[in-house]
Amino acid sequence: MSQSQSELLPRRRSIDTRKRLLDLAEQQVLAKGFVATSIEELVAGVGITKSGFFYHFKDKNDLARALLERHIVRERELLDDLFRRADELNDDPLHGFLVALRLFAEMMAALPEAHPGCIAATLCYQDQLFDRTIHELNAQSVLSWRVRFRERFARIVAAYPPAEPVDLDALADMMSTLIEGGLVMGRALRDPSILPRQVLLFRDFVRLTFRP
Amino acid sequence: MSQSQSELLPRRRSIDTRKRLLDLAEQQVLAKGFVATSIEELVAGVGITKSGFFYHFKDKNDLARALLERHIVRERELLDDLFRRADELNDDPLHGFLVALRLFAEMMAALPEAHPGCIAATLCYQDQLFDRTIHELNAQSVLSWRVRFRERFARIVAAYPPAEPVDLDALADMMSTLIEGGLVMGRALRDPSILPRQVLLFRDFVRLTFRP
DNA sequence: GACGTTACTGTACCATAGGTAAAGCTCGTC
DNA sequence: GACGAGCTTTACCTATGGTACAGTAACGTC
Repeated sequence: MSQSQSELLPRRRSIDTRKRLLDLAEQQVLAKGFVATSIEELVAGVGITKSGFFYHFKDKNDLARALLERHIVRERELLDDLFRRADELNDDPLHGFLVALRLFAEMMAALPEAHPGCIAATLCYQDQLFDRTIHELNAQSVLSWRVRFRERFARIVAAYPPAEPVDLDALADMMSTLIEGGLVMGRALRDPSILPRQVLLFRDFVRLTFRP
Repeated sequence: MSQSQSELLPRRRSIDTRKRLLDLAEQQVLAKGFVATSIEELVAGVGITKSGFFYHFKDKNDLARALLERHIVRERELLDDLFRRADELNDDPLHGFLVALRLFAEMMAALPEAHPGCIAATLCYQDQLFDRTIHELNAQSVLSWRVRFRERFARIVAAYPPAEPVDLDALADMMSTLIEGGLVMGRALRDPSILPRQVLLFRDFVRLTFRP
C-alpha cells in the first residue's frame, strides 16, 4: 500500500528522521489543525532543513497521506486488540460487545487531556485541500468500522432477535458517528468526558435494543 | 452581541455587499473549508476589491466570527420553529419530542446534496487559527442545545419515569454529537442519508428509554 | 448647495508559507 | 574507492493574508 520504505532496512545516520517528522506533525496537527502546522516549524523541531522535508515527503499532501495511513493502521490494531480481549472474557456475542464498549469508553476516559481529535476528522474537514487519495483513505477506514460492527451485530441478532426491526448499518455507523461527533463536542466544550459518556450511552442503546 | 450595524438602516448603494460576502463565504467554506476559501476569490465573486473586503471585515477571523454568529442565530430559529410545530400537534412531551425528531430527520434528508457540514464543526477543527471569541461562540452554541434538550428531557422524565437512571446531560448532548458526527461521516462517505438515519436511531433510543 | 459620512477603489507594499531547482557534502556499505 | 542515501546550501517563485493611506462617488442632512 505505501512505499517499499519499510521493507528495506533503513540505513545511515538519523534513521528515524521520517518517523520523527511524522510524530511531531501528528502532535501539532491534533493540537492545532493541519493548515496551522507549518513545514518550517516541523523541520525546526526535528533539526533538519526545509529541503530535508521535501526529501522525505513530496509535498504537504504527501505528509497528510502518511499521517492518515499510520493512523488507520494503529486504529485497526487498537480495535482488534480490544475485541480480542473482550471476546477472551466472553462467549456470548452481546456480552462480549458490551464489554468491549466499556473497555473502549474507559480507554477514552483515560486519555491524558481532552483528546484533541481524530486525525481522520481533522483531515476530513479540510479534504478539499488534498488530493483524492486522502478522501478515499478516509472513506475506506470508516467503511471498515461499519463492516466490523455490522458483523458483530449480525451475530448478536442471531442470538438475541430484537423485538422490532433494526437498521444494522446505521447502528454500526452510530459508533463511528458518536466518536467523530464526540471529538468535535469534546473539543468545542474542552470537556474530555463527553466522548466516553457517549460511548456508554451507545452501549445502553445496544443493550436496550437486544435485551432478552 | 454583534455590532449596531443591523439596527440602523443600511444606506447607500449596494447595501447588501456585506451580506453577499457572507453568503458566498458560507457557501465556499461549507464546500471546501475556511482556509481554502481565499479573500481574493470572495471579492472577485462579489465584484469588489480587496480593500472593500477589509472595509467590512477587520480580517479573516472577523469573517469567521460573522459567519458563526449568523449560523447560530439561524440554527436557533430553526429549532424553535421545529419544536413549536411539533408541540402544536402534541400535548405529550415525549410524543412531541419524537415528532420533532422525525421532522428534523426529514429536513436533513431533504437537503439537496450531502449537506457539506456544519459551520461550527468546520471552524471548530481549525479554531487554533482564530481568536478566543470563535471558540467561545462555538461552546456557547453547543451548550444552548444541551440546555434546550435537557429541559425537554426533564419534562419527559416527569411524565415517563425511566426504568433505569439516565444521564440526561449526555442524552441531551447525544443529539449534537450525532449531528456533528453525522456530518463528518456523511462527508467522508459522500452519503447524505447517514445523518437523518442517525437522528432516527436517536429517536428509537429515546423511545426505548422512556417507553411506558 | 455645502458638508460629512458611507462605501468603497487604487496603489503600493510587506511577511509568511508552500514549493521548485540544482549543486554539493558526508557517511556507511559494498 | 565508488556509489547512493540522506541530507545541506543557495536561490528563487507564487499565493495569500494583511497594512497603509490617499482618493472618490453617492447619498443624507442641514
